[in-house]
Amino acid sequence: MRPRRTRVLELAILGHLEESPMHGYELRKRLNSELGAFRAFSYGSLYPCLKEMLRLDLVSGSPQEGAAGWRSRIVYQLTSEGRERLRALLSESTPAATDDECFGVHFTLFGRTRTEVRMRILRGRRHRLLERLDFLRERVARATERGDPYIYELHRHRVESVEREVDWLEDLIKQERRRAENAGVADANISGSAPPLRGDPSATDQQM
Amino acid sequence: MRPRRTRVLELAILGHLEESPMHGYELRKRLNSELGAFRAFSYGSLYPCLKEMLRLDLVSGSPQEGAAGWRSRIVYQLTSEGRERLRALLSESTPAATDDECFGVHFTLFGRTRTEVRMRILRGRRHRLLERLDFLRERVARATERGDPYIYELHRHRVESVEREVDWLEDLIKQERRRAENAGVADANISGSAPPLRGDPSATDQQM
DNA sequence: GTTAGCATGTAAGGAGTTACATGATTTT
DNA sequence: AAAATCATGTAACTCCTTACATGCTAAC
Repeated sequence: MRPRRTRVLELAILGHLEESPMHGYELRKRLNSELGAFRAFSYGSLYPCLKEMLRLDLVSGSPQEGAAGWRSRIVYQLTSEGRERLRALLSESTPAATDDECFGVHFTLFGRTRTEVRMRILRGRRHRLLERLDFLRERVARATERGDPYIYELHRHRVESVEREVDWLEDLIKQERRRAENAGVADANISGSAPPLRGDPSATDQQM
Repeated sequence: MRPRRTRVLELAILGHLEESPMHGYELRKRLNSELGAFRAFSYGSLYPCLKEMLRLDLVSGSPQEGAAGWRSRIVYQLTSEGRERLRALLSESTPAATDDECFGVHFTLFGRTRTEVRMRILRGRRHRLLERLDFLRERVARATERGDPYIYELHRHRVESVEREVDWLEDLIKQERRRAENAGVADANISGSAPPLRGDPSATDQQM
């Protein structure tokens, strides 16, 4: 049997199990409600992945016989190795974390991440989008030459859409920076309660 | 050997070969410059797909010995079956055509599509996005309850981004409608030159 | 003369989905 | 009593990518 384990899914599972132990079915519901719209994980990927993570001692699974004669639903829990792995994945500066998919999962876990990690990921994402913009702008230029109005229109819309995501990221980066300044260096704990976002809509036009 | 053929890639290939015969390498460059940023097809998927399409007589491939001692590059060309297949794929009302990926490919071919087909695809895409909006808005609501500001922020941004795509689509639909009215029923030919888009930026706020 | 680009392909692998099998439990 | 939902799992399949093998030609 081929080892079924992937970066995204593994990260998502570790992140959610850190919050509280859960069985697979529950886990899937949570994942799909938070990740939303893109990538709805199916049992066919979730269960094999959990199994593999069991094998690697990243999680421990205890069959719960509690509720009268269930098909012993298995409640998964992070092991200390799992916790370590989660930390490692979150702090990793792999460019993969700025993928469309992976970025979303990372973002979902921002509530339990240190400011500097959030910062790195936000910047990394912005960088990737700026690269994509370069690419797309060239496409727009080429479409203008070719004279196909639909292809032009498509790329123009994509450029706009990526530009907006960049703006969004820059706002977030600004907020992170302000927060880091206000808090000093002391509060770099991973489990600190997530501070409010979008708190001050007036002061958004100062420079980065 | 497993048959290597997919909807998206097949459609893209047929669409581009209709414009003019090409060899694989060239084809790939074109695909990647027009589809852009998302989905950059690799040779590993392109060549096997072409091979399969050869087997099905959707395309015919003639090795070109012309340019002094080339590794006989194969120029692919649509057969009549291929042309038929392209028509069928373009007119198909499968909901798959409104996928993120597939929609892009269809849009790329709008220059060679009839108005009614464009209309159907645009509407279908809009419908799919509205469904996604419902889903995402529920997520935003739930994130508000839960009180995780990052998850809230993520979904809020996604909602905004989908809303904007809907706006874009509605603009396009309006334009298509105007064009259809101006042209009457007579010009429903597939190879008509693509008319200009975004012609009248003033009249955008009339109702659908 | 070596790098870069043109050109065609194959094998293996990665990351997931769909469809199925199975059964218990709660709701209607 | 039927239907929905909870719950776990497997096998097969999809669709694409990476890495490799091969060799030619043009540019620097």
